[in-house]
Order: sequence, then structure tokens, then C-alpha cells
Amino acid sequence: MSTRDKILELAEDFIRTKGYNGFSYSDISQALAVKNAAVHYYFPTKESLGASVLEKEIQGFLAHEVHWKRLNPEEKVRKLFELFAGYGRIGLSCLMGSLCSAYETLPSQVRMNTKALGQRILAWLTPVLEEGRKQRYFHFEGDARDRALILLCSLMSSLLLARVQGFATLERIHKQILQDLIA
Amino acid sequence: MSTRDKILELAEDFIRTKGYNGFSYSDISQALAVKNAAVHYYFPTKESLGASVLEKEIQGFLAHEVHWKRLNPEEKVRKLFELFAGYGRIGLSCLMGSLCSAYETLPSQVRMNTKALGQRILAWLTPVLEEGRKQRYFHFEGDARDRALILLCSLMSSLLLARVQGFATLERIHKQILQDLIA
DNA sequence: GTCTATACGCTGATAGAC
DNA sequence: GTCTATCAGCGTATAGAC
Repeated sequence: MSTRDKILELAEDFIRTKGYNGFSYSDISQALAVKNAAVHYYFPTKESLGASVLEKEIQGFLAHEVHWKRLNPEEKVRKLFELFAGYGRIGLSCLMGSLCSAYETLPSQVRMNTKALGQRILAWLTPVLEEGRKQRYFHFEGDARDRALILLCSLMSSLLLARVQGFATLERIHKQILQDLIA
Repeated sequence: MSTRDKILELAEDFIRTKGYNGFSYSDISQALAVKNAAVHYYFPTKESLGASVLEKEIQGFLAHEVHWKRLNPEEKVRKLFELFAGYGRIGLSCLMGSLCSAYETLPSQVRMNTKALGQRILAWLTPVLEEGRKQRYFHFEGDARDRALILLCSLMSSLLLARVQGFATLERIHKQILQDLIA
């Protein structure tokens, strides 16, 4: 893996565990056993680093979308839950949740990409829910867009709460939410 | 209001908007038009300040509990949702959500009180749900504790998402969640 | 690409005058 | 209680050598 990619991966982990304002170039350079300036070579500003982390995340989600293309709606939603649970299992929190909570302090590029990531997930999830309800995989009331928002909310903060309450809590929450949704 | 209380109020707002690592003593002293040292007089360390904000929040919730004592379960849950929505309306995010996302960087007293706040809300909400289901105000599957966790999660991140997606989104989410719960 | 060296503002925090 | 003055340390960021 290239140094650039290692930096991006570390930055993502730090945002997930310490928040955007809770990590520094030092955290990254020390983890890589290089000097501060080496990190600045790849990402001149923290804004560019944060924005790139989110771009990679969006690209990653697009890749998942393609990969999950042939699954049925229920399987698709289960994959989404597994994706989030996977982070919780290794002690990582929600990227969007972490960034939202410091939203007012985020540089504009980071803010924009945070918004874009959320909208990308919702744009995928909404028709999956709509289609799944038509095909009787799911049963839920109201607008599919609202339901997508509710599920995204639950996923976000189940990861946040997992840090405080433990991973077992997250698993029970996810199980119950899926049971509510799936016919 | 005493200076001490003003400081606590400002600190709470800053945590809600900028996160624990996103605000400083300067932010507070400037807002109060005093000097840095004056804030340190009341709260010698940032840890003591953060911990006190949470203590006040827990006390405030206990006061609500008493105040809501005679309401029926449905009214109690509606009050809880209104409480959270009220913060969203004025652009403030979730205190717990904000702190959870920087959990690894929090001083131990702040960590402990964050945990205590969550447990206090859950300890109140769980029997309210249980009782409400018995009395046919609510219908939901599974354990009441799990349902309390799910609702708390939804409340937390509806506030976080509201910063990015707007307050109208929060209102629609809350409405749908209450419709799902209330028979 | 990575280093050394350096700049400079901000941070949390303290001492002592008023 | 609030001030002035001051501190050491860390933050992001840059210049230029290797």
C-alpha cells in the first residue's frame, strides 16, 4: 500500500475514534514512523486530508453499490448493516456521525463532502427500501425517504453509542431494527 | 444568572456545535467579555468544566423526570422528543452524540459522566416503554430496553443529521418514529 | 519523498496584582 | 472575582537540504 493510502487510512481511523479536531499530523506521522513534513507532502492542509478521506469513502461506497447490484433488497440492507457493524466490531465509530458533531468547525471542503456522503447513501437506500416494500421483503409505513433517514440515523448512532455501551448493545439494536423492517 | 452558570451554558452550547475538542477557554471568555483567567477561576481545568456541564445536564433530566411524573407513557415519550427537537430548532446538536464521537480523547471524568447521562435516560425510558406497551399506548416487538436504545439512537443522530440536512428533516423523522411506536 | 529546521498562533494553565 | 502577564507545549504549515 502506498504511503498516501496509509495516511488516508490512518486519518479515517483517527476521525472515527478521536474526531476531526481530536487528531493531528503528529498522530499520523508517528504511526507511520515518519516526520510531520512527510505527511504535509501528500496533503498540504488538513482540509485537503479530510476532504480526501471522504472522497475515498464515497468511492468505496460506490464500489459496494456495484458489488451488491444483483442482491435482493433484503440482502442489500443486510449488507449495509454488516458494513456498519464491521466498524463497530473493531472499535471504530461512524465517520459521518463523528464529522457531524463538529460540523461548525469543519473546513468547507470537508463539510461539503460530509454532506455528499450522506446524500449518496440515502440516494442508494431510498429506492432499495421502496423496491423492497413493493416486493414484500419489507413492511414499513410512510415515505421511503423518511425510512431511509431513520435507518441511517440508527446506524450512525448505534456506532457512536457502541463506544460507550459496548459492541453487544450494537448487535442487539441492529437485530431488532432489522426484525422491525423485514416482513 | 451567575457567571458560573453562564459559563456552563456557553460550554454546553459549544460542545453541541463544535464538539469537545473544537472549543476553547477563549471562546467562552470572549462570549462573556471577560479574560481567560476568569473562566479558570470557576473551572480550573477543562476536564472539570466538561464534567460539570454533564452533571448539570443529568440534574436537568432528573428535574424533567419529576415534572413529567403524572403524564401517561405516550405523553412522556412525546415530551422527550420535544426536548430533543427543541435543541435542533435552535441549531444545537446532541450533547451525548457530540461527546461520543470524540470519546477516545475525553478526560476520564467527562467520559464517566457521558456514560452516566446515557444510562440515566435509558433507565427512565425503558420502564416508560414497558409500561406503555402494557397499557396499549405503544406497540413494538422485543425487549423494552432494546427499544429504548433504538429510540435514543434515533434521537441522538436525528440531531446530528439536522445540522447537515436541515431541521425539516428532523421533524419528519421524529413524526415517523412516533407513528411507528404509538398504537 | 523524506528530512531538518523553523515560524507563529493558539491552547490550557498558573502567579500574583488589584 | 477579575485582571495582567506569562508560560510551555502543541497545532498547522513552510522553506530548503538531501
